[in-house]
Amino acid sequence: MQSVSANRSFPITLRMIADQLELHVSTVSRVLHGTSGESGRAAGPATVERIRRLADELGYRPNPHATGLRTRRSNLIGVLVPRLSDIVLALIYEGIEEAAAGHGLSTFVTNTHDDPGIQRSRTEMVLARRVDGMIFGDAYADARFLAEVTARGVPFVLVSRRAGDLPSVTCDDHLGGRMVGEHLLALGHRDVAVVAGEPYASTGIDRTAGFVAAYASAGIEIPAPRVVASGFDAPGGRAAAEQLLACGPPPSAIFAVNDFAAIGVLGALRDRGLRAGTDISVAGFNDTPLAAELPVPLTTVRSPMREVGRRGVDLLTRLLRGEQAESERLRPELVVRASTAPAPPG
Amino acid sequence: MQSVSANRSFPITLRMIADQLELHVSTVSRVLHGTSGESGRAAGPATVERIRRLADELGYRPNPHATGLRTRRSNLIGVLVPRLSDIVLALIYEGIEEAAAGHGLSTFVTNTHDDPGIQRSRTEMVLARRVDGMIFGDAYADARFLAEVTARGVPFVLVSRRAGDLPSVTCDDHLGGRMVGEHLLALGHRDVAVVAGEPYASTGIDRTAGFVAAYASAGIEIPAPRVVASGFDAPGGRAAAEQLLACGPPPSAIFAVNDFAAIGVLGALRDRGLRAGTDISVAGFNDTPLAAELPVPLTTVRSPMREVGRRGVDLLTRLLRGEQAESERLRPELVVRASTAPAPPG
DNA sequence: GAATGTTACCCGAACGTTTGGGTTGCGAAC
DNA sequence: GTTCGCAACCCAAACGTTCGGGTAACATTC
Repeated sequence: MQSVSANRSFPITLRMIADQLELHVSTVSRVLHGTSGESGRAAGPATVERIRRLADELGYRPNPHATGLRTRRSNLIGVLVPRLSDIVLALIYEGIEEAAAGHGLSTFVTNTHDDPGIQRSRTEMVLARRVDGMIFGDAYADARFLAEVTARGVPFVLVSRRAGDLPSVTCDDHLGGRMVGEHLLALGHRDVAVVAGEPYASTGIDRTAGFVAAYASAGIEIPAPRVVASGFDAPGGRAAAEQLLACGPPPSAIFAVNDFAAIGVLGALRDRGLRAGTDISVAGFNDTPLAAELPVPLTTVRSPMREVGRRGVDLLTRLLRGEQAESERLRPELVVRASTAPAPPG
Repeated sequence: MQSVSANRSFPITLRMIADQLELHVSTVSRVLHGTSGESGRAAGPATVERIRRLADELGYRPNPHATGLRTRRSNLIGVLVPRLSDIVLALIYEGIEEAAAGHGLSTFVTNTHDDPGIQRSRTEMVLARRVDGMIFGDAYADARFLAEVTARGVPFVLVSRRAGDLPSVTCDDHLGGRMVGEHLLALGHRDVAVVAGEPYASTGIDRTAGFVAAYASAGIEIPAPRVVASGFDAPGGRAAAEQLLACGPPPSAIFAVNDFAAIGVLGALRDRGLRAGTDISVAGFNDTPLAAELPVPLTTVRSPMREVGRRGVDLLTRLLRGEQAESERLRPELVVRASTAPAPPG
């Protein structure tokens, strides 16, 4: 293994190695990059050893442009996310990067800010780089754009959000929502509300649906005005909570489909002098690192974010090998903290 | 402009265009990629138009492998950060991406978790991809590793953290620290403490130094035990605060060199029944989106994170053009909120 | 009307790999 | 003493661009 400190800047090529050993570049190529069977047939054991040693000594690194040109594969995958400054996506990306490195792939990530125009243009740009496949973390539930990408024959998978029956790896959001519903039901909350997130993201949709389904199984229908769309960030959650608290009697519990929105809800409650947990229960989703650190630690659903990223890559590599790819829903886990408490009597 | 929906998957080459128009590929190349002067000399106006139209119609995209092989430039830059799940770095990266796109560059980002081993191996990997230059967001203050990279002749700049006199774009951390110091001095705090961050990061070092300098100018020396190293995350800040509060009379104010550590400090205070702002003042650094949303909104220093990223790219492009590159320190801004209040009398 | 310029192109060799197909030389089998 | 098989290599054509150098045809200058 050659260290970074190799003090020349021009790159070593196969030809240099071949010339120095008086061999043909093809022989060197086969030894260095061929399958073990191939390298055995390409040269005698002594030669193999000489080649390996010199390559190592010189710090040979194959030129990816040449390889890519010849093989039409780049070992690159493109990743689109709404924004890396959302820790959920950042953690998923960590998983992606980790798994990709394990497969010898490099990743290429860009923020699309959930803007369809940017989504398009960045996809175009990523594809122009001749990536082998893509991972979308910013899928719109209506899979219109993604259908176009499919038509184009680009292998891809979705992470975090799902859409239609495109291959995806997500948290089982419906289950997660149900878990929160059942938890709040068990605490005696009958009048509850949902801060539901963006209407185009399956995460919010599914979590809300699961929550509503839990209440439905208990014979309680959550009235439509109790479910309000919101941004996925703190200001979004705050605005939604303010809307919920603006008129009529407040719900006894609020489920925000993500931790940041939940923090916004917490802020709105504080502004009205309401104590989270004590006066109104609040639950979030994702178990962001901050959830436990909040002044009133947040009840939330732990979703396996890094794992989603890792499995997304695994799924994509299967797709790239031409294998059949099944979507996965990973199991979340309810984490009960102080922000949810038994409903006040009556 | 060709849309994503072009329903063929094989890529268009210069040769296809050339054959179809009965021209030579070099002519097409010059028209499509040459400078405007060059394309004028390469073909007549009518031909130029024909080429442009067909390229557009077919959705021609130059093969970056071929271009890279020929020109030895990839229009790629590698970015190393400690972790994108740290919103500070994520925002800097947003700036990097934005500016890079503006320069026609693509970026390649990886997490190194502040681990020198990973730093090395990822640098190796990024360099193997033949990037044109690198941006390090994870510089160690002792620039040992970076000196090796310099020796290797790779153009690079630092962002967020500086080291030695390597070209860098940072927030003026020393000034930011001084601002906090002056603010707390003005509020009458004489016995203060610093949660100083990791000892290898210039951010923590400079912010601490600026703060200490402010007190020194007022004739107050901050005793060594009042300055404790810490992780840059909430648990790190919490641990440091617990250490500070463990023995002897507590300080009347604590400056944490970053918002996450400050949140940890807040948690530690709460656990001891102390109210931030009222009992002990707390200040952070960076003005993370959450700072304003906290139950006790956090006094902090706003640092221009996206701008740091953008300018980092600008600096790198200057370096790539062979121009002289001057480091930049961007001016931060103090944001006073409820977590700092006048010192109790006595 | 020969020299010179200009316009509008074409030619071909690189760049560093990969890979399907050789070609030796030699020991073994017939 | 051919023939065969095999080990250990070599050969050369691609992959899609770029770019330093042509060149033919025509116009301009003296």
